[in-house]
Amino acid sequence: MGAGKPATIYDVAARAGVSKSLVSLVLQRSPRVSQQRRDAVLKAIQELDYRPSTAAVSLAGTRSRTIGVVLDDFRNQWFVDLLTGLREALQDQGHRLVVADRFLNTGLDASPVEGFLSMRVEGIVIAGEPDTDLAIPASMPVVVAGGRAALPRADTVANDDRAGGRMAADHLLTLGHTRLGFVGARSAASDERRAGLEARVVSAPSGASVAVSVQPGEPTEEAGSRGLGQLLDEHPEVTAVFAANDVMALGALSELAARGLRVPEDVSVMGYDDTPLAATRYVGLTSIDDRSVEIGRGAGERLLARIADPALPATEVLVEPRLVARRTTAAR
Amino acid sequence: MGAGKPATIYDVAARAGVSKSLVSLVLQRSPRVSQQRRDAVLKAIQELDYRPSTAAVSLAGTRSRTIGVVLDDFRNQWFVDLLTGLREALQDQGHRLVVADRFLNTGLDASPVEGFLSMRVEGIVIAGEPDTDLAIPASMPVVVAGGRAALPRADTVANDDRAGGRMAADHLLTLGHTRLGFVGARSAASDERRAGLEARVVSAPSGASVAVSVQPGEPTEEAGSRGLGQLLDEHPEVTAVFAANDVMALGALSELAARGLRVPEDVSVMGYDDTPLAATRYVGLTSIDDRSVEIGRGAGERLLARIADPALPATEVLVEPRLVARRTTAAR
DNA sequence: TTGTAAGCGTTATCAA
DNA sequence: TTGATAACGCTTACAA
Repeated sequence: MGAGKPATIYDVAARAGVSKSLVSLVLQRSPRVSQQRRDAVLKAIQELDYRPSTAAVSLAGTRSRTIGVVLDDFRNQWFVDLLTGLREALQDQGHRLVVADRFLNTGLDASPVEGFLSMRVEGIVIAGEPDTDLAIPASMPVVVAGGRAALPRADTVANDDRAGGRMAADHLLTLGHTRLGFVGARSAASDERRAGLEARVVSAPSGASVAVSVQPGEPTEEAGSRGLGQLLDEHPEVTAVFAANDVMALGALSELAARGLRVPEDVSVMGYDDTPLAATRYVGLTSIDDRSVEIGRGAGERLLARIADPALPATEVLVEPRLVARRTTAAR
Repeated sequence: MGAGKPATIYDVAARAGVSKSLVSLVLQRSPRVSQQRRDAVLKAIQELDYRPSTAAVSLAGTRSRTIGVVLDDFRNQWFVDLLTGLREALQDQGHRLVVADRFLNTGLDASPVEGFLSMRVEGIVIAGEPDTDLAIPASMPVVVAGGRAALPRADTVANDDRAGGRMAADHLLTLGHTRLGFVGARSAASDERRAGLEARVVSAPSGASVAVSVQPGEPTEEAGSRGLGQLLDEHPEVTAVFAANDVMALGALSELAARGLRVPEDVSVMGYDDTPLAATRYVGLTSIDDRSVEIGRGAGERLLARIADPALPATEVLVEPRLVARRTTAAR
């Protein structure tokens, strides 16, 4: 099955007894080819195990049919669902997806974006918060998926964090909790989620309240532990905690365990993002699903539209999240 | 910063007042270019924001300087460390890495390998267990990283699962446990890990023993729970359990919690792979680190060697794992 | 419906 | 040290 040098379109043409153009037409599924020639070409392709060179195709053609996806870090699992959505929207339209995280080809390219520009991608998807110094030419179609810092001329498709915060509030209030706590970090997403929570609690008829602990630095498990510690030290009356994300929620859970408090009997805990972690039976964390698949699909569609018409105004789409109740939250 | 059409080598040549060949030489860091011309070219490149087209480069050049990495699934986080190792070995040698999971461009390419062949990659890294039906030409340099099913002419760099099993045994025996349990699945890795465990226990002076539960199907959290259940039902004397991987260990943990057994006071538990999950404070799972970074580096080096000399015989390298003790194991 | 020929943006081979 | 010029493998008018 393996030859030395890969077959070229010339080899196929020669073997099928036609011109290279005819082979090219068959490759592009042109209807204006006689069945007879088509079959001959297909047969030759099979026999030679021919595969068009993407380099030659994108060099000769007018479009590269390639989309670059920039991830901040392969460690942040949420991109997996995002990719699923992007695939649905882009791949099925004949676009090839190329993914790179911030470090993938550093040393060769100054940044993943540089690499994509060299590849002459037709559009770029930034997954998550865009780096501030991404030098993307104004003419390149870009959509930010899941991030909030709007790039100059980019579309944005993101989770509605504020709505998610409201959902968290509704869930906990419905369970009968009136002394709520919020553990977050210094980030736009965390702020929005807290704002949604507070807005809902304030307008609740029951006179409920929220105690807040915002930690400096990254929203890590450790920050979650610290945050929960501070919260309970200052507000021991709190019976339900909403963490800005699942990782911080995990930190909260471990701190509660360290303090001998049971979940959910003594304190209810919920997170945000609905990571695989939350979904495990062992953790079973109530969380807010940010609907990454939807975000990916939306981002892909938006990108396609912008590629078709680069003059389109930049839009911002918010995707409604969804609550997933598990065993870390219970009625008071 | 963004123009309409990207600048070409012609534009650069014209602006610098030299020939395209000269520009090409500068691009390739050729020493045989006068400082004066070089500066002029570099200046023009800057001013035009020029970036060589990878398509044109790989079409005209003799090598694509691109390596394809096939992942089974972006969900399996272990590839992250593997990539780090691959980067160290390949990227720094001027090779570009392209990653694809099994589904990334299905519909366009029949498989990720097909896509890589179209890109004319110089080598392929298969991360994990290779699909049986990967049609890779014999002439393509391939190395399997982290998998065991040796492809015909491929090098293999993998974790020494049997050694890992022995380490698990040593750890638990040292802690004073004599009634051990193993919870695994039907896979080569699981078998090796069990074999290592048993070999060590059998040769222990203390007359220790291992009860085994091998679950059918995938090695999931649920299988871990089931396995642990069976194990304890049949062998209530077991005080320490070694699971074939962290996910199954998580299942074991949740089943233990469901049965009201404390970890590690009543039962010690350990897993394998040292996933991020295990490393969280909340889970704190003792595990065996399979040293994915090392595997990646080894695979990259091996691939480079094979690219340089395709006639090299296929080798198999085993990387020594490392035990990471956390809070789920304790002295009896 | 098919073939001819001119690019696409580079590298590589010669000469100069 | 530099510059023509021919590939590289394909697409795409334009002709036939």
